[in-house]
Amino acid sequence: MSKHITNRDKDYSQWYLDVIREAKLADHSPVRGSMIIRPTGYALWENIQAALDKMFKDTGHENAYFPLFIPKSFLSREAQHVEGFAKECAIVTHSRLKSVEGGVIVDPDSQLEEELIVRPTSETIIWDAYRNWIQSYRDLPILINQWANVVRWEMRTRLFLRTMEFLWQEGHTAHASKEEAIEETLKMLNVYKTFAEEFMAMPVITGIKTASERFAGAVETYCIEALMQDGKALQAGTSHFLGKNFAKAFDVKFQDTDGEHKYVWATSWGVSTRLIGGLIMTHSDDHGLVLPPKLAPTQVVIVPIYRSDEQRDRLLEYAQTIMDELKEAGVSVKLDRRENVKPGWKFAEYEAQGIPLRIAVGPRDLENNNVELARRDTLEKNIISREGLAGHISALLDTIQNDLFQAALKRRDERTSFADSYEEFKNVLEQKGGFIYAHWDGTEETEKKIKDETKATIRCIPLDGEKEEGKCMVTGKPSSQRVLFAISY
RNA sequence: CGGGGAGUGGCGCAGGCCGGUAGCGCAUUCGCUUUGGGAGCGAAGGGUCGCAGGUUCAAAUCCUGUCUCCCCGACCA
Repeated sequence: MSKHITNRDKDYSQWYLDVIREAKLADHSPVRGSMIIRPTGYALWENIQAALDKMFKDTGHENAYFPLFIPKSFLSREAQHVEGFAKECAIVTHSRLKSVEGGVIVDPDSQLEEELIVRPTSETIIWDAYRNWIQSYRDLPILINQWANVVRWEMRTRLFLRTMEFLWQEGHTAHASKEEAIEETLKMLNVYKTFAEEFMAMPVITGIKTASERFAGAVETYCIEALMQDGKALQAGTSHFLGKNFAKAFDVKFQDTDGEHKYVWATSWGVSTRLIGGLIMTHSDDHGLVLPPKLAPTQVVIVPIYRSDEQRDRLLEYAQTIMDELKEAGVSVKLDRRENVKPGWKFAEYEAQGIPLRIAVGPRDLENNNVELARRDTLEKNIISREGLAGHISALLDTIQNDLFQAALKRRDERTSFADSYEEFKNVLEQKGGFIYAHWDGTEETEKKIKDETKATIRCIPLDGEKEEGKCMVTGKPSSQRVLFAISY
């Protein structure tokens, strides 16, 4: 339908890129795999940050900031951790450049004694600091979050979904007991689930990762998994129970009430700008981006339509009163006064940008004390009265938020299947994609075999999954619960 | 990193085999007419043809290298 956006059915990857371009969310940068987040995209991130930050603070967390650079030696302290991240680290080896004829070179005399790692995640530098902060059980818990950028040298990148540098938050907490740390891990997992569903209108499954998908250095990794419109899964957030691994690696102990010196229990949890990728792929259509009202940088746009200067003045005045009233009601609203583009052009543009509601006001509306109200999600247009407009719109924004979630939930459920044999599993995967619940014998061998043969991975062992005795679809060995499979991003 | 495709005004593309004044559509600027779903006419501005070498009297075009993007693999919170 849109002139500039490829249809999803034709080329999903191209559609995704087209939506980002037309909505002006991000650009590719000159450096491979990194992106420029444009004002609209960044405003979206700021709204995500604001909502999450409040939830973190409401659950007792504080923000802090730890450095970008990590001594190389730190990364090797925790054996699993280094293995997981060693292959994707950016390393600083020199401190200056030198001018030569025709340009600059790395000055060989400036080589660092110990190379620095650009953080791929901050467990190591944070736990090194925690050693100095923790002596007694009275120093615990420590509940800290940081908003930061991290770098992972990925082989293949996609805007928002996987970039070399990305923005995220990472929570790092320290506890006196295992139970408390596990409780924290699950608490934050639920914060993520609530955020995904209530703000992003993106339904998610919560679960536990299998050993092969676990975070490097974690004892247990919990996750939220969402399903995109093309039938692929997206890991939208993770929360890790780190056990005593990092406390041991960085020698962080506390004296407990019984006088004993004990290692500290840890958690870490994070979500990133990948959420924006998930947001795009959950709701958008062939006209462009669709945003849930709770996260949309602009919730309502007003487009005046007129012929003469005299009409323009009256309509702008009319539009201004509407804008004032909406602002008063706490709605974020923009009035488009541009005269160089026609209304139709504006309509198409705001659809591409995903603004939830559009108000058009023309001479007819002015005369009848009406407005034309168009919903982005359904593309429905209605003429409604100017009276009580703000109340109507506030309620409608809530409706849209809810409808988007219900529509996404319906799409996900329609693409969720149960498979009882490997044959059936492969058929469903090929013909329908999506989430597939199936029995698995719990071994890494079987998991790998399925991945090698079908590209599908176990997204998680669902937390609220019903206990159901069954047989592994591949080996026939006993299984106590179905696990969630999908091909993922 | 392996296989495939691509890079030419802001965007989308043609030209390339067969080397010889860099073109088209949209966008931009100005003027007039327009404005309820991506306006019309007229005029104007804007490009080291991704980058770096090489061949040649002459390179967007031929050769080599390199960077970036897309797709499929491998890899990956």
